[in-house]
Amino acid sequence: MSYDPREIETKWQDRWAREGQYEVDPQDDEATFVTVPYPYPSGGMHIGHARTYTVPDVYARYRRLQGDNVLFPIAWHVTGTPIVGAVERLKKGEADQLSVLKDTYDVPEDTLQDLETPMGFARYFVDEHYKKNMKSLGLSIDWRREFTTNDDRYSKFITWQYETLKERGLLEKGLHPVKYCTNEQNPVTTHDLLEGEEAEFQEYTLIKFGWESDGSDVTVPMATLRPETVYGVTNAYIDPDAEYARAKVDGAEWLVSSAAVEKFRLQERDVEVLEEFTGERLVGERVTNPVTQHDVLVLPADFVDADNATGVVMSVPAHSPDDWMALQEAKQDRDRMESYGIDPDEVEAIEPTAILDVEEYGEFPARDAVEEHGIDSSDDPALEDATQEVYNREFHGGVLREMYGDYAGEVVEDVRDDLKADYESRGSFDSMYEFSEEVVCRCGGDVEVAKQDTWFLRYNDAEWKEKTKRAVEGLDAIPENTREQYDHTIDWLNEWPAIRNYGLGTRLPWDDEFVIEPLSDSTIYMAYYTIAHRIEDVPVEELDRNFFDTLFMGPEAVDEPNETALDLREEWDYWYPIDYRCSANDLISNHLTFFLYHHAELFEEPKWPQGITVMGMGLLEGQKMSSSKGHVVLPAEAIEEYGADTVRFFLLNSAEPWQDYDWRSEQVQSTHDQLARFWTRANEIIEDASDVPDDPDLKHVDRWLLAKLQSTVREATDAMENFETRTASQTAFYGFEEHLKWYRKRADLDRPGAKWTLEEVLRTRLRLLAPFVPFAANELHERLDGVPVEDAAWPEPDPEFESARTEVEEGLIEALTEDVRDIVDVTETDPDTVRVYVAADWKTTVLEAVVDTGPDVGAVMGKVMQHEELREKGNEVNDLAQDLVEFVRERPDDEVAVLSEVDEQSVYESAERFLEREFDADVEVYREGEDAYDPADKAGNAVPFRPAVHLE
RNA sequence: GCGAGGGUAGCCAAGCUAGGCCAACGGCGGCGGACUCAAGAUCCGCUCCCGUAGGGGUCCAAGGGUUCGAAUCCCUUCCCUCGCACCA
Repeated sequence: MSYDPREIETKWQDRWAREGQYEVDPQDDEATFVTVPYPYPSGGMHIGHARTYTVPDVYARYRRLQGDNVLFPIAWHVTGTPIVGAVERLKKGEADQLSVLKDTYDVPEDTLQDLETPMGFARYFVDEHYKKNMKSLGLSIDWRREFTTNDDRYSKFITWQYETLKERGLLEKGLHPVKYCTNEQNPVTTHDLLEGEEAEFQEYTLIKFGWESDGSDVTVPMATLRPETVYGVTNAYIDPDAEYARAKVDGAEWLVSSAAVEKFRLQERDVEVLEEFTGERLVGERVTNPVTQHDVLVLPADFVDADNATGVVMSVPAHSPDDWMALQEAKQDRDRMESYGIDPDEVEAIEPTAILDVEEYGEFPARDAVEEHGIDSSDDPALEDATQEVYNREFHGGVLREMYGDYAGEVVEDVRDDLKADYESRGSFDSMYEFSEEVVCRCGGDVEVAKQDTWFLRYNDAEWKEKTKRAVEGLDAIPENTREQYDHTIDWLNEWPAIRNYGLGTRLPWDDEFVIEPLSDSTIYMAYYTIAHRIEDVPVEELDRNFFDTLFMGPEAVDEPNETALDLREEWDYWYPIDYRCSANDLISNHLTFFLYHHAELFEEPKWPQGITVMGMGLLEGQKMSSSKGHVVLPAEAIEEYGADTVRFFLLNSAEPWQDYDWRSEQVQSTHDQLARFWTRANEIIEDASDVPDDPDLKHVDRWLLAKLQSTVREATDAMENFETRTASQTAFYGFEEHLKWYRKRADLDRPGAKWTLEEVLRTRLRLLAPFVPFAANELHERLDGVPVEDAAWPEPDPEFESARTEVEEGLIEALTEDVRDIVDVTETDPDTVRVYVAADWKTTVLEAVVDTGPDVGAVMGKVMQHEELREKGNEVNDLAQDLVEFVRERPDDEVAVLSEVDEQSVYESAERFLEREFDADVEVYREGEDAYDPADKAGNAVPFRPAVHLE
């Protein structure tokens, strides 16, 4: 019977849908609840997504076979801007977007207009991609519970969550930097950018130098990323030709570049320009360092970028290679200084001030670095490397000198933030945001940092952190090494802006100008699954605080419990907590940790998540997948080509869930071929099933194969308990195929005993493989036993067939076969006779001594020498004892323990016929001594469990 | 820089958490054979080097160390991937 996966797959898919196979409700069996992040349908589904959702499915199917009542639900995440953005780009007719939709995801031309609303767009990909694919993949989802995060009832749930958090003081209002397009006058997301997607917000410290101008005090803020160098400032630079302005900033008079004026406005400062002029105005002036009170000279410099930060910079030549070179050049360029009315001698007199010590350099690190890199001009590209090197070393190893008072003797890294905050509080410093690189909007407009009012989640709250840490403690973190990543994330997690200005989702309950952002509206929604199908019957108006309080906190928590909520509470109570959350490993640092935070806060400890399994990334033919480049494989195509079972099996078998995997079509094809072979052989066994006796006569090889089956069950079960899908499927499938290969060679398969054995093996393996290849496994199991495999149970090892002795015995035959083959290969002969010599009895006596006394040559010899017969053999015994000590030491204990039960000679004799077939030669088995026919004098080489061999 | 994960034979990739059954599972590719008119599929064997007796040599990023014994433990160095926040 040929393997046509699509035929059986559609059959089972229909049957599951018809019977509502995976629709589950509370009952007596133990509840298991697994979830996976709901898909974000801002585009189609590719093979990487297929794996994401198959991992929990395999575990769900495993738990069901173990007898659990398992819930595996799904929903759709549509919150935020990506879908809105995608629709915008579609409506604008952007070529890239059209290509992704039409070429990568095969959206028909005449359907495109349906995608021109956000929910229409989402709906298309949900229906045409996600749902279809999930069903053809055979995911055991309870489809009654699906919803979107834009649904009214879901919003009521999120509203409850955020009102509760606000009431508990875990939400806070504040200002926050955002990317802001100065052309569109709107905040923008990374997706909206043409350039600078990698740009980071940098917080510059502004050191407020003072300038006396026409009798009034003007602040000249110098922007720096190294505020601790304030004591090393020797002069300042300004671009003499750029536009600058004197302006009232938050009530004080400042001098900054005209560009900076705009930045300050965006950063929520009150700015009023008093007059504008070029930078030359400040050249040659003296400004006062607010910390040291020293006056320093302002020099002209064309390397100053007036568009960056304030457009005025301070110079620390001792510690900045840039500044060092600039100062050297300024000193040499006397004419230029004079042209600006500066006395060149005054410039000449400027000396660097060293303010910290660092191991790698002498008094002036900047000078040393410049010399080391052989830099002789400020245009030298190596200057950047030198600067980076000095900055790094000084940051991690620079020790501040005595002028720093309380901070003297400290390393920069440890005190920079404190020092900065300190001077800021004294009014000497201020700060502003700037990007690390230029950022340009898709509209072509310049993007700047703006500060906006935002609501934050207070993830830095000490009590909340502590609670969440406890949640991590109680968690089954898979793999275990992710545990410290959660802890680490909790440690550094700060306030998180939880709202956006626009996008889909739930409005902030007390300010509907804002919408709750995607990472914040997806932290406890798993609880919503437990009631999602039944809450549909509750009028939206009824879903108030009281309703959800009743539902999640119980009747005691409210004055008047809502009856419907009380009813639904039973569902929630039955399914919660989550047993396993399967998610991506790169989400540990935000989403997964938020998930823990919110559970820890909003639910009682018994309802906290039990486990998180993290999943690795996918590659396609060794390369990153990319929908914009069309470098993706669509699940529908893969399933059509190979079948869903092959796709599932490949995805789960090629790596453990948390490891990265690589979809290679060549390998997938090979997986398909292996499954096809399995299918063919299974059907042969099923066709033979009528000949199989109830009480078979089992031979040694049959028992051996059955013993291997038991250890396979044991290993596969252990692996599944740990989510090791690769190990489990590898063991049950490929591992066992190796045993079968040997078995087919060794056994006479026409015997009733062999047929019984093969049927038993098939039945058990179908159960072990059912989670991975549910279609084929169900079909075959039903043909074999009359019921689908999912109605059967996960196998347990049968003690009757476990036998270390049988395994050791069969191992001897394998080893002997291999030895003979080796000799044949090496000698390139084709023997007529194979003589096998089992070691003499006295050698066995020595082995027994080793087994008894343990692998210690001295002790063994002591014991053995008590035998007179052995004493006579002296050195020979000593050599043998050494060999056997090695032999025992290298073998596992349970194997050593059964050695004495094994009768080597009869084991080989029982395999004579097999060996004769294998080598097409006569096989004779002798015992060393005992008048063995030994023409080549080989018998003496025999050692217990390593017979001597002679070929002729 | 900080945090995490890696570097294994032509390629992919096990094993390393509990050191010895490791020349190192398995797959792909390659070579040879069986079957066949032939191809495909399937099956069998080989695939680090040397070797006319089951052996020996060298090897698991590089270099040290611990040990009777290390791919596996410790130290140092080099290289790669991912995350580092307002992006889902």
